[in-house]
Formats: sequence, structure tokens, C-alpha cells
Amino acid sequence: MHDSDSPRFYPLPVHEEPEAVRLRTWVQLARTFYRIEQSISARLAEKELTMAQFDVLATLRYSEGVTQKELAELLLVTKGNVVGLLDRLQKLDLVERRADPDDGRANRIHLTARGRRKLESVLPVHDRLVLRTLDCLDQQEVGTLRRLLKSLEQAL
Amino acid sequence: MHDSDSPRFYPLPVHEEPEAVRLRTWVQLARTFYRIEQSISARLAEKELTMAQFDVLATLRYSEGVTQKELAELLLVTKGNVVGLLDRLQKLDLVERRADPDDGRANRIHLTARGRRKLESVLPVHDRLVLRTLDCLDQQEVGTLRRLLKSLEQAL
DNA sequence: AAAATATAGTTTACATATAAACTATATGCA
DNA sequence: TGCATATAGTTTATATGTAAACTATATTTT
Repeated sequence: MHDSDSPRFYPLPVHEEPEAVRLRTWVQLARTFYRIEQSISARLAEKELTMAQFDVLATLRYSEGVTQKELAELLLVTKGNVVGLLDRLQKLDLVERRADPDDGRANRIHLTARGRRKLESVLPVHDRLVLRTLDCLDQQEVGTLRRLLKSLEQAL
Repeated sequence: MHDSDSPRFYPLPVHEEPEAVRLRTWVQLARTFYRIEQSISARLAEKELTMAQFDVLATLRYSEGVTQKELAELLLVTKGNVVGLLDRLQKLDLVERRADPDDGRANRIHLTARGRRKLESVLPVHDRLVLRTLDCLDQQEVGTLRRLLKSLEQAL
């Protein structure tokens, strides 16, 4: 009902119900994600990239030559979405589609030289921001957070 | 570079660099959020609601009578976004805009009877799914997760 | 080989989302 | 009072995002 640090003019409940804590934890997860995402997006915008575009380039860095279907799986989005992302990135000359010689249906996606340069220029900026954001947690807390999030993801 | 539980055929690095751990923790946060969000969205779709629409109704439950600007702040989105959300929800007769008698520019947003019924029917389904998702963590872990996420959000 | 089925990518219709320009009303100040 | 400025909501242009239908190519089955 209120943040622990907000002004209160009524008695504190001794403890929240476990169910309420669980529900609020999901809300907190969403809020925290949104906030960090917006902060990263703002920084990427200075470099003329959207978050989705950065995700594509960063994924291709270690997975060049994937098909669009594989790219969609790596990005956790639909293949229809990938079509539009690649259309725009291709128009910016940051990636290219190469016809798969062994499968007439498939494209293999590659970074262009320009795409690689763009990524090299943006990655340090992106990473510095993420690191600074996580600086409020000590090393052990970060490890714990990562472990708990991973458990949550795997429970699905 | 790999999940701790994935098969490995090469020596394990004794530990990842703290910077790599921090970067991967952000990626994990994003992945976990996406996964849970998609699972909730799928459930809401059975009830003919999008996640954004559910967020509006759930927010109005405890904040009826807010202005569109206030609603935008509560939802962490722009006021332009709120216009479209309300247009569609109004067309579905789930919310209504009431002109503020004290400010000719402002609208006060209210749930309709239909909107209230819809929310009552959807909330239990939503909450059960969230609770079940968090069931893989014990009570203490949930508390820790919530605390760490809140620290992260407040660091921005 | 021919027909049935599956798969990769595209298209379409729609719902979010943003930033920035625009409109109408309030507010502050000279 | 009357002008300057601020604020609430809308509109516009653009980028995501989904689900579902569609096209073209592979694969499987008979």
C-alpha cells in the first residue's frame, strides 16, 4: 500500500501477508525493469539506436550467421517482429540478409562493417550505464539477484 | 558465456569477472521480466484483455478519479500513450472520462460498472498466476528479491 | 515421383510505446 | 485587466510488438 520510506500517519502492519509480498515483488520487478530500460533507451537514443536495434546488433556480435527464426528465438520475439527490425536495420546499412545456399527459404543475418563499427561505439556506453546502475549492490547481492531471477525464469 | 547448469566440455573459469556478472544480471532481469510478462499476457488474452489494459484497470481500482496525467505517471508511460489506452477502454465501456469541474483541461478517469466487473473477474486469475510463478522461491528469497529490486529502482 | 505436410520468411491488422508539435484552458505577473 | 507562460490532453510520425494468414521452398510419406 505504501513504500517503507513514504510518510505514514497510521500504524504499520507488523508484516505483510506472504501473498501480498509475492504480488508486490512482481510489480517491483516490472517497475525496476521499466526504469532501467528507459534509462538505457535514453542513452542509446543519443547514438541513434533503439533498444530493440541494439539488442539485434549485440546478439549478432556473438551469433553472426543465424537465421531470422533463430534470431527471433534468441531475442524472445516473434519472427514477424524480426522482419521489421531487420528491414529498418538493413536500410541503415547496419546488417545484411544473405540467402542461405543450402535452404532456399532461409536468410543468414550478418553485421555490415558499419554495423560492427556502430556496435563497437555503442557497447562501451551501454555497458558503463548498466554497470553504474548495478553499483548500488555489492558483489554478493548481485550474485544473489542473478540467481533468484534465473530460478524464476526457469520455473516457467 | 554459459549457464552454470549447461553441459561443458572445457575447464570452468574459477569465477566470472564482477563486471561480467553485473552485465549478465541485467540480461537475466530482462529475460525474466519478458518471460513472466508473456505468460501473464497469454492468460489475460483468454479474458480479452491486454497487459496494458489490465494495468490501467488495476491501477484505477485504487486510484479512481485520477487525471490522465496522473495515470500516465502511475503507469510509467507518456500521456500520449494514455490517450490511446483510454480511447480503446472507453470504446469497450470499461472506463469513462469525466470532465473535471474545477479544471477545464483535465479529465477524471473512472471505472464503469462493466469495468469493475471485468476487473473482479480477471484479478484472481492474474494473481494466481503471479503467485504460482513466484512459488519456486521461499518466503525469505522473495523478500530478498524484492529488496534488491527496490534498491536498484531507487538508484536511478 | 506425386501428394501431403512442415518450415522460413513475409504480410496484414491491430495494440502499444515514444517524442514532438499542437490546442485549449489556467495561472502568474506587470 | 491583459500578456506571458505553464499545463492537460490530443494528434502525428515512427518504431515496436503480437497473432494469424499467406508464399515459397523443403521434407516426408506413400
